[in-house]
Amino acid sequence: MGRAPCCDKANVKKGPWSPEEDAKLKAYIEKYGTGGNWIALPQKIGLKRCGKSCRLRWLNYLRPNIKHGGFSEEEDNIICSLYISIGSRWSIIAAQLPGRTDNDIKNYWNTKLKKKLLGRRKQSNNNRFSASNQDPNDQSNGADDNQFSQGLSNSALERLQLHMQLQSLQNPFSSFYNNPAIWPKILPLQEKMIQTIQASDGNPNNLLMQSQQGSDFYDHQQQQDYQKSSNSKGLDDQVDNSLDGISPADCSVHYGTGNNMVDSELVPKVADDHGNHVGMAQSNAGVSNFQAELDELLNSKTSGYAPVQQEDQMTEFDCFKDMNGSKDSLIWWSNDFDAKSASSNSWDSNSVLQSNGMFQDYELGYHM
DNA sequence: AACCACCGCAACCGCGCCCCG
DNA sequence: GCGGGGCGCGGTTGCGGTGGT
Repeated sequence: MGRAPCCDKANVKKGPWSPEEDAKLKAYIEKYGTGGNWIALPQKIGLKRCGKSCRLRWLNYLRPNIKHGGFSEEEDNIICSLYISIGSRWSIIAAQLPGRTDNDIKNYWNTKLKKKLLGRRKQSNNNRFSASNQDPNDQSNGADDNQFSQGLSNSALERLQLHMQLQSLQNPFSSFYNNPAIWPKILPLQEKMIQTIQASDGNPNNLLMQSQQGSDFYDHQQQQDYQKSSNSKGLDDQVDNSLDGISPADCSVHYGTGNNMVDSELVPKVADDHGNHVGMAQSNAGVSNFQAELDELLNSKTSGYAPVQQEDQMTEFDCFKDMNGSKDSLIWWSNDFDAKSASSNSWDSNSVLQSNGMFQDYELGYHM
């Protein structure tokens, strides 16, 4: 049984709003408010529009103090940081950027920021095989890669890429990129995660992140905004989930010991050529440079932002992007990851965005 | 000048959640 | 407790603008 339409589709106007419609809607809402019922609102005004359309028009365009375009570097940073941490929770991200709408941010991300951050490696993708010894016809590793990525949602994939890209700046000699053979070994962890998620009501909407008090990254008002938002959306509950099902044998979680730590991201810990564990985020010290590096990435302040070797590393990692299988079937890492362990690991699940160092310290080791 | 491809943005759509009767 | 209606969100689409050939 289908969902009942919210309005009479045949009798509503679609498409761009005319100035007259805008004026009507704006005048009415400014005078009377929305009345708490968007569906009924267009009829009151005499607009042949769907209530949802009115709401969208108001929120994204007519509402006072809306800013359009011209995102600042700081806003870029915030968007990027939050996206990596919480994924495409545009409304939450928008709550941190006064005057910005979720739609605006979403568009900005999809059209500019994402390309800015991820697009760089596209070109390197072309010479991926030529740069490696792997036979492009050899499906073995490719199959594994596919297997590995199949469950990654696009969002998670992008975040993973961003994350790894940034990690590579911190740890340019990390072996992860250079050792595709190890990637499939991450699968057991993925499986555990899936089991975890399935075991927890099947609700993927969990945040894997860490919060911290005393932010200078977000101003007080923003924190309040977010808290409002998160409270209403029950984010606390979302955070309050667990890594149940991932045994200590599978991973080790280390949280920050510094001043302002602890955003925990799920970063595969991999083995180097000698079988030693090499944490992708092995260097806590290096993490403090994260924000600056992010700045650099976003602002393209450096022409060749990554040395050749790093470029190669990213090239290797591009395999994730190539895999277009049923990524969406697996929920992993993105928001999606059940992060109940937050509470059991002294995470302050109050608010994600209070985090002072959203990325400042994180290591979820994976024991191969 | 005309055509084409690409890009960016506004708007739409469908789904899940929440509230209320 | 249940079902319906409304809201909010994220993903997608469509269109106008712009730059390149």
